[in-house]
Amino acid sequence: MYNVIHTMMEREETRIFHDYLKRTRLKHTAQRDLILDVFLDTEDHVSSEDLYHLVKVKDPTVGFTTIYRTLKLLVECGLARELEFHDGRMLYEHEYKHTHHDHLICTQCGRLIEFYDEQIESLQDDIVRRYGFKSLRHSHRIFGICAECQQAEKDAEKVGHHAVALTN
Amino acid sequence: MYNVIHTMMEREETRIFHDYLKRTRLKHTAQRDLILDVFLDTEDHVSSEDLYHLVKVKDPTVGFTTIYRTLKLLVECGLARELEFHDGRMLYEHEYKHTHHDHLICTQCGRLIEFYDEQIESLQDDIVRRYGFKSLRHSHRIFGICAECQQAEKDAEKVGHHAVALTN
DNA sequence: CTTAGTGCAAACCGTTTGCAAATGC
DNA sequence: GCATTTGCAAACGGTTTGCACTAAG
Repeated sequence: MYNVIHTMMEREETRIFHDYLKRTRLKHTAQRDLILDVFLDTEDHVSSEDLYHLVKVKDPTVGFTTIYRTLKLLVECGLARELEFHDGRMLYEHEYKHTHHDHLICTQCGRLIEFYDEQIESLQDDIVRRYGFKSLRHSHRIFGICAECQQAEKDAEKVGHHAVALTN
Repeated sequence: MYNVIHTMMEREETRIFHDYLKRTRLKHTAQRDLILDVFLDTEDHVSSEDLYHLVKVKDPTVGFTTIYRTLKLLVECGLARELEFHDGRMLYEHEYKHTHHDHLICTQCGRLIEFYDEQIESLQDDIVRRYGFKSLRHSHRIFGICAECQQAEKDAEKVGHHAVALTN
């Protein structure tokens, strides 16, 4: 019931999507609207599978395939950004009105930390210019261990030492 | 025949690999030696499949699996670096005595251009420090169209215009 | 009523794994 | 001889595709 109400108070993103569909002569369907809506309700990063499960809750008849195909449309119309995760999966994040950023990726817990550095961005522009390259997008990922996992590691070590002390 | 001679004049990398095998109590096999040797003879970037075919020429009995498993060992002992390509495949490049660098990737022809920027590297260090992150590796890729493909595009456009002019 | 979208199942593709036989040490 | 490695075939996992059916415009 409140699904209907929810879609009534049209978000700016919905309008962008509908315009895009019209412009490219694609059809406006209930599934596409639902998927966009569920995507907009997420925070941070979702995988296609995450989104599939979230959509399933609201309409269990929607298939995998439609999720993938719709996510692609969202990327094309600038509402979503694709991000290659650490294990090869794709993650999706909001793109509209979100400033560009890159990621620190914890290889232990999968946590994503966003960073942005003006200087790096402009140095990138220099590099691209130097090679006569036409830059379309970039992916700057730093892999490592986040502060929390480092702490957890240290804690585990302590416990380990205790255990050794006790068993000796 | 000259395979034997070739392996006789042992490269520094071969020694590193053998040391690594000994250290980790892994076995020294003809396949592993051959794969390393073929890998060292490549330039730039090879996919596992590229390497598989190159190895096949010298010994057609070697299987896929051994290539994959050996490449992993080469990464572990610091002789090879894994690079996520544009389409999800992995590429391998020489790591030993090769300075670190990142890549411009042409999404049209797949060309890889290496770049290195000291300032970006040190800005990265700053960022990592700011978040208490322990950096293990990074992947900085700029996707776009290389100078050659841009030129080719322009040339194609010209031809296109001619064609239109002629058919009109 | 024409064209595009949907859901399903099957295909895909690079990579990984289980296993029996072969090999290093 | 014991453990590791090999090559094969089959499994995997995320994504894509072919197709008959349904729905949008």
